[in-house]
Amino acid sequence: MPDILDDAERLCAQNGVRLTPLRRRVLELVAGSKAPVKAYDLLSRIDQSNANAKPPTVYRALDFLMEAGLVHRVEALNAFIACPQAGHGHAAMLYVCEDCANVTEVQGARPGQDNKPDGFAVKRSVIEHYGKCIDCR
Amino acid sequence: MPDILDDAERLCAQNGVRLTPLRRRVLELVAGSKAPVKAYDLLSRIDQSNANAKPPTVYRALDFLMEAGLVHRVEALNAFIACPQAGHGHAAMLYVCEDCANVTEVQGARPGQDNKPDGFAVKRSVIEHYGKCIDCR
DNA sequence: GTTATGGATGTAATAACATAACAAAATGAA
DNA sequence: TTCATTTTGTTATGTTATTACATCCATAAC
Ligand SMILES: [Zn+2]
Ligand SMILES: [Zn+2]
Ligand SMILES: [Zn+2]
Ligand SMILES: [Zn+2]
Repeated sequence: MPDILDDAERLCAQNGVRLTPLRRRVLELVAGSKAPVKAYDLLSRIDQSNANAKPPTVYRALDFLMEAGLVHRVEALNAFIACPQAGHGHAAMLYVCEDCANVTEVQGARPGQDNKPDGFAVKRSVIEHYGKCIDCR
Repeated sequence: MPDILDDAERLCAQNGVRLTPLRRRVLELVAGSKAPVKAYDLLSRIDQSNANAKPPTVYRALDFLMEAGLVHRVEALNAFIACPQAGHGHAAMLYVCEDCANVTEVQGARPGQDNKPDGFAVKRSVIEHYGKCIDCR
């Protein structure tokens, strides 16, 4: 995972935000997991290096990392993944294997585009767009 | 909401599953809400008619209703909506207004299709496909 | 009508996920 | 140094969801 962490350092420096040791450690744990990681799993793993970690510790770090575009939340799993193309602006599309828990992230929430990974068989999709309706603009 | 409940009765009869008074009541509450409803809100409202209601009461009813295609879960809100086209097979696409909480459900998870409601401004999208990857087939 | 059967509901407890509120410490600028 | 801001620590609690087991109820066979 050196790439992801190095990219993260660069990206945070560019954007004038601070990738503190704690945040870096959480990113390291998320990036080091093949499957999406749960917040409380992070909490128990971070404990090895930081005995004081409590739920807010990890949720705050995750909030920062998501804000920075380094981590995504997998809504239907209450779990988190490291973004492989940190800093991309647009929405990500995730293909989650229910057997091996592997996640493939592709770009292109744009209509008319569907970069489905080779051979992936979709069983169920979660598609939710959030914003403002015409009446509330 | 007579339409939704009548349709539900019909659909359940067709499929040989039982829309019991409890399940019907939960569907009624979900369908009667303009905004997505939380499970524990249902729990407190159902209480008027069923003083014994506990969390499993409502979660079981919701599981049944989702299985029957009558209700959808809004993943990013931990909430539920009644399906306006009960029994449709394919995935639904939801447009959720963050101001008024109104939800528009459109069909067409098919690639190349995007039936965005008129004037809706998307701020953030959740797109998650679940299934089997090529290695697990 | 009685009796098995399976499905539905009741009930208690707890697990899993997430945030509020305030205190202390660390950082960086004036 | 002093000050303001951000980050982290800490305690408590709020919110969402499930497990496990008991009871009830509808249906159909006998
Ligand atoms: Zn990404
Ligand atoms: Zn797989
Ligand atoms: Zn629907
Ligand atoms: Zn609106």
